[in-house]
Amino acid sequence: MKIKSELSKIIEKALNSANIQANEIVISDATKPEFGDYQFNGVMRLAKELKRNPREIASEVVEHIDTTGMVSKVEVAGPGFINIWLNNEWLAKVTTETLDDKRVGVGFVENPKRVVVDYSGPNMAKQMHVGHLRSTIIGDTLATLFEFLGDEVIRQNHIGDWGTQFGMLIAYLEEQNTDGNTQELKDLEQFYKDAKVRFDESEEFANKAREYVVKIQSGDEHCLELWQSFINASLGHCEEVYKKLNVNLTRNDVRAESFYNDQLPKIIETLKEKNISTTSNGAECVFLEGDENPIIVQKSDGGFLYATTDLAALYFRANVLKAKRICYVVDARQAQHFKQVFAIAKMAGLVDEDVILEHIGFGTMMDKGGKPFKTRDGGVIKLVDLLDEAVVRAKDAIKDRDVHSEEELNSVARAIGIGAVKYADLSISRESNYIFNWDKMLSFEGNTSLYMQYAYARIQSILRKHNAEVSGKIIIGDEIEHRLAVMLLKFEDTLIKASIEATPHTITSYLYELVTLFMKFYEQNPILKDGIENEVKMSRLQLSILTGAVIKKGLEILGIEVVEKI
RNA sequence: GCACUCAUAGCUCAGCUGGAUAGAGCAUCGCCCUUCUAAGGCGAGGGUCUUAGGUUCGAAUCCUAAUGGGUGUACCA
Repeated sequence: MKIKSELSKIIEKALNSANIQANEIVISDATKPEFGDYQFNGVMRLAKELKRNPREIASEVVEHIDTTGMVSKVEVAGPGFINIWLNNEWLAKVTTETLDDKRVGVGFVENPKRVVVDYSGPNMAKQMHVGHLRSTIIGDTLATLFEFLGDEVIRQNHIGDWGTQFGMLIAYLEEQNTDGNTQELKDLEQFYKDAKVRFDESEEFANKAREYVVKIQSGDEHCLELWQSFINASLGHCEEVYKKLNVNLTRNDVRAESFYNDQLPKIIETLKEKNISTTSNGAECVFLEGDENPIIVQKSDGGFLYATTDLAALYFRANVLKAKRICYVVDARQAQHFKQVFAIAKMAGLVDEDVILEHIGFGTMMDKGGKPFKTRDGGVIKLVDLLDEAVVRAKDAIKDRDVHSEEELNSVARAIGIGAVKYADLSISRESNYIFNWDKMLSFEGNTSLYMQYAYARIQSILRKHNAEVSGKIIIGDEIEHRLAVMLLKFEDTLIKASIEATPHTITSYLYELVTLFMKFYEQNPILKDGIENEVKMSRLQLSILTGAVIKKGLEILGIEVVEKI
């Protein structure tokens, strides 16, 4: 339910009836329960424009507010706040209707768009490490969210599969193969190191590696075949991680760097034609106003750079994929790069003016000492290892709990362990740096995925115990049920906000609030105990069912599984 | 040097398109299990929202400056 926009309409109507002009009506959440459910604070501003007393205007508006439906009560408070209470019968009616809705009351966006979400982007030469975690899960959440709200989402996994290092890697791969050693690439990191050793010790090998770089780029079949088999193997590793992570990326979503290779000269041509780029020190450069240094799009030796590839990718996404919103879920350290590339793309007409280009930046992964993870030191934690350890720890934590068969234990441990890792990351506002901490990540206390999963499991437990049909209407019987119902209906507004701002943590905050409220409700209002009237029992069961459904849907958008029993 | 970004409780973080007494979790100290899963609930203590100015009826939120972190800055991605 789009509560805020519904309330805006009601306020707008009241303002019209009171003959007051207002251009934008912003409804806020009430800051405290005693101030109602929502509030409208715009009167003070209007009063200033009209040079009138704000409380006077507020009273006039309040008189004209329709309190026969959604709203039960309004009052003027403080200097001119208008506090709004939602009607219990209305809440009961709408929540009851929502019970039958698979989308738990969430509608679709008014103007669906085609959206490209670029995320994950692993380097094929290396194993995925914890640094790839954020892009992968933030991007995946956003893609799922946009899709749920009705946008047409095209996922793009811009993998790094092109560059000089691949000459060395495929030369080494070939050497391994010809030795009759056809074992799989089990450990990419090790493979890279071994190849590097060969490169350094053998002049002959090094030359072959360099030769292979040229050969791949000029389309030599044999080399391309080797290269392709290497990429396939490497991609296989990534897919293993995606599977563990419960992330929705497939081979169809891969659009590698190499894909844009043959389009790069055309990009340079366009920039030259439009006089956007100039030659400086032998390199093709774009000088943007306000930047002291140019963006180099072609090296003096003729080679292309990542800005060039990104321009080609932007062109492709805007004109071939025809996206209207393009989101790059990439480390915040690349903010300047994207700002520049976006500016050039629009200047050169590679992307139409009306296409929204967004860099969804996120903070750096820091170690406990507050230093960024280094890519080349031995201490980098592989993502696979991290995820496996999370599951092991989760399993250890729940092994004495309730009765679980071995099979159940494994699947529950997986949901909890992986969920904990993802939730810990997603619940932090993405722009802040993120301190990687095993203990915190795997802690099962406080604002964690386990708290949500636990609440869900409790609800399922009640339903198992009830073990009969649940029917009947939701009745709002007290304050806590009122607040719970309002919170349940707030889900859509929350998702819309998360979608516009591209902030997954908006969803986790909401879920946390919802679950906290449910826990209070659960403590205060017994459901299955003796002496509870059937009508009340049914209503409370229905409220629990709806809460469970919202938790499940919310976690599903975050890519986190629920469990029936913990 | 220049640019960007951040600074909120002992710790980890919300809140920031200006609104009422700045909120959570962890940690600390109490209370609640013969009662639907106590991995829960209730309560207490803990704050010059880095500092100094400014804008205004009103500033953690907007502007300016300072201080202290982080990041980026011509042929890596």
